[in-house]
Amino acid sequence: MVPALDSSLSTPKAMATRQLILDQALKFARTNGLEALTIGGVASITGLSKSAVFAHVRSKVALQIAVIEAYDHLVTTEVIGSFVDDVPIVPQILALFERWCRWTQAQDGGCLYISGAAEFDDRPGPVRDRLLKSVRQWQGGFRKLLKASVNRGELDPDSDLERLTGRIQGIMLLAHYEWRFLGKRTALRDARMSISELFISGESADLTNNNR
Amino acid sequence: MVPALDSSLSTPKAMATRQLILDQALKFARTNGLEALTIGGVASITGLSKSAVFAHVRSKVALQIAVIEAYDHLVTTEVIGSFVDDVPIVPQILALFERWCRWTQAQDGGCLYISGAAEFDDRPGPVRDRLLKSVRQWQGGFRKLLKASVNRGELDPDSDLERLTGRIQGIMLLAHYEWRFLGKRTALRDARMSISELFISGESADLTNNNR
DNA sequence: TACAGAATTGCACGATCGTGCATTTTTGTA
DNA sequence: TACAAAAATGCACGATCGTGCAATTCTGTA
Repeated sequence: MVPALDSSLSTPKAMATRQLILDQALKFARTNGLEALTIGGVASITGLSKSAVFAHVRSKVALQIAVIEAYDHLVTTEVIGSFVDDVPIVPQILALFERWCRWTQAQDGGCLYISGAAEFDDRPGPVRDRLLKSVRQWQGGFRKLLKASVNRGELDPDSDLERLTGRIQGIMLLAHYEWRFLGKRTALRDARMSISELFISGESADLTNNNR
Repeated sequence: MVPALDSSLSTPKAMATRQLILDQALKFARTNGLEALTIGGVASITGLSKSAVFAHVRSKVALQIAVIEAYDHLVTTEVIGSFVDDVPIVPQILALFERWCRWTQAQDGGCLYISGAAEFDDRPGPVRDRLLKSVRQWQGGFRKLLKASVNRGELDPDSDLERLTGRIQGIMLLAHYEWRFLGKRTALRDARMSISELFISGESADLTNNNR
């Protein structure tokens, strides 16, 4: 039997160190940006040597990509969570958004999908590609959820899901911008209100295919 | 008479060189970010020596701030333009947004107010301060415009201008994100539609203080 | 044309970047 | 307890960063 190509997940110790590195690197990237992420910097916050960090991540680009993947995992477990079938979907979407708000407010840095986009929108390469994939996945999940709630009759079947997804994204972008950069304290509260209005008040009824 | 404290605007030649530097630096920052801006980098794209660039800008932070100010000026002349008193304001706002869309689409880089926010939201210092000031100015101008159009009876006097401003910002953030990062070709078109619906269709009537 | 002052350059500095490699320390097992 | 494998380190490299300073080139005027 040939040895695994990826020798990095060989022993438990190596996995633990790698996890430590990725945890700290993600934390750093969430507050300082993916571009500011540095092998030497990660070394100093983890207490390891630069060489040790490098040995575990193999290159800077690989580190950035691994951090994005770690962030994906975090988003999945902390924000997306699990959806149960026998409960209406719209309240679950609202709960998901509520988790996003709480998570965003919990001051451990911003959203890599947003800050990363600004950093890499003009910087082609594997990091941008990976980031794009993650964002597309996140958006796709949202669209699927909305579609399911239409199929169950919770949402107007004429709803323009593309536009509705955009509205939600816009609300999140605005909240992130106002909260993290402008320091507006009501930003998350405002976002919550916008989202719930989107689903509860009649406004979402306006987002149909008919009146285009 | 004492000599000007800012000796950099002494001679026409110096001013021309400084302008060249700022032009190129702004162009660079708009595509690569304010953080990636480098004195050596500006030197190589302008053809000057590193020392010459440094002599003109005096420090990296001063260069970043000067670039933000150059961007402010560009936004003022290219996007905001001038408002005439005897024409309804709402169409002028729509025209402003149209200019913003065209300008954003014209591929010479992104919006510093957006990308800079992502870069500096966790990075205190004079650059962040300057960026904040510029963004607040930009937003304040928008709010003033909306208030004026309420005063003239063009908009429902019960409109929640704070929320309306937020809606506009959200549409711009979404358009910027989708256009620059996701490469969605319909992003600007969608934004135009959202904005015009905001003012023309009945949706803006929902954004009043009453139904909160 | 000579000369003063401004504009520009060359060079050097300490730091830090990503990366490679030889060496040492730690660890699991026979 | 000895030893092989794995993990971590130290050191070096070329580049580039921001910044200072002395030297040079340019430019306008007397």
